[in-house]
Amino acid sequence: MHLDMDAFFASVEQRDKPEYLGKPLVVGALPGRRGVVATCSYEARKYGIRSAMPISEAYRRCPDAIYLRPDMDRYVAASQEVMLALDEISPIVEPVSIDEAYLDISGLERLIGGLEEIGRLTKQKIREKVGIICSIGIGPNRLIAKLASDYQKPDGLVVVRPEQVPDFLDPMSVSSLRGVGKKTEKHLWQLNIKTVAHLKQHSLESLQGHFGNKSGQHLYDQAHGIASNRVGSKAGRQSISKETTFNEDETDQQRLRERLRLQASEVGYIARRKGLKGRVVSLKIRLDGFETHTRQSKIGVASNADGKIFSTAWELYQASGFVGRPVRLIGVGISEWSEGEQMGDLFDSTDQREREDRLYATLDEVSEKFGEGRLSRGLKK
DNA sequence: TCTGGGGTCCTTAATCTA
DNA sequence: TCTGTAGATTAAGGACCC
Repeated sequence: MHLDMDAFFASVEQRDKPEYLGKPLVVGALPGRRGVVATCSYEARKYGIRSAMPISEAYRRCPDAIYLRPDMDRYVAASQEVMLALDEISPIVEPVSIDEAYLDISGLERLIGGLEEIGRLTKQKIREKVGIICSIGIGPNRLIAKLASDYQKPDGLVVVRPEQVPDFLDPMSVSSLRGVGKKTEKHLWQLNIKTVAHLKQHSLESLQGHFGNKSGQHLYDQAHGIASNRVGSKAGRQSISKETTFNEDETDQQRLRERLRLQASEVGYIARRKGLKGRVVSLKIRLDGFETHTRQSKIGVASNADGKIFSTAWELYQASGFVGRPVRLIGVGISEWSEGEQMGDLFDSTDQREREDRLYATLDEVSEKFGEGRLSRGLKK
């Protein structure tokens, strides 16, 4: 079973502020600044507003909508409530993102009833315990369940039995498949492949020739309804990063340096809290015209120290060949954990981390009151 | 016309190494 | 010692997802 919350961030906002109910609501950047729509209520979708749309265009389409910045703390709390409710349905729950999860419900039919009944019960539980609606898909594997949950949104419940898979899949547009975005869709259309039925007519070798070994195999498998049916916990995260888009392109070296230093300390802080040390530091830079580059460097000893992350990132920038050009976005990340650190999430706060948490809470307050510039000056002292 | 932030995974090319 | 090559590692970019 795949479960997907409908317009999740917007639903949480509408649940918590009943005056927002029934109104177009957009969560994301605020109009007048650079940014995009994270998600929006179904009322806002009537105006053609969609996720990932520039906020300027959303505003043009509906200036009267309610525009809100995301409040991730509240969404994370709601997400945890959802996952707890799911634990009562099946012992095997795999959260895949803040608003999505897979459940292994094999064998539950005898306990609860038919597949539709399991779906109905799950939706009811989430509506009662969390107060928001979701869409559910049930199928013989992850691919079919995921496509089924998407099939009838919002508040949908779609069950696809094994013998129904070809009829369900064949008429679907290729763009509904996993891993098919704008570029791949265009490439497929040029080959006259618009639906899964078309895709099925092509051999594995031909698809691999056009799209590479992995993607070709993936396309071929999906066209034939082949996918994993395993539900379980996923590997931990592979990288930690922070990036910022400036509201106006930045040319001041001092301000770039300060921003990078702040980001490095945020990355370092998260890494220390998770008990992770990375061997690779990456710099991301986006220049005027949306020209994006990355630079990375392997450091001698794995680290999560703010200073090491910052100095490596700054060296990468200095050596990048982009110094002097206006910067739209800058960011820094670490990856490639040192051996035995992947399980870092298991360690909880030691005394030292608690002290760091309190220190950071204080620093957050200071920066809230006095602004980041004065915070960085204070840190230097 | 305008394009956030946080991620994952794949491909390709250059370089190193056995 | 020289040469060619296969395979591993590193770096950069790109497509995609939520």
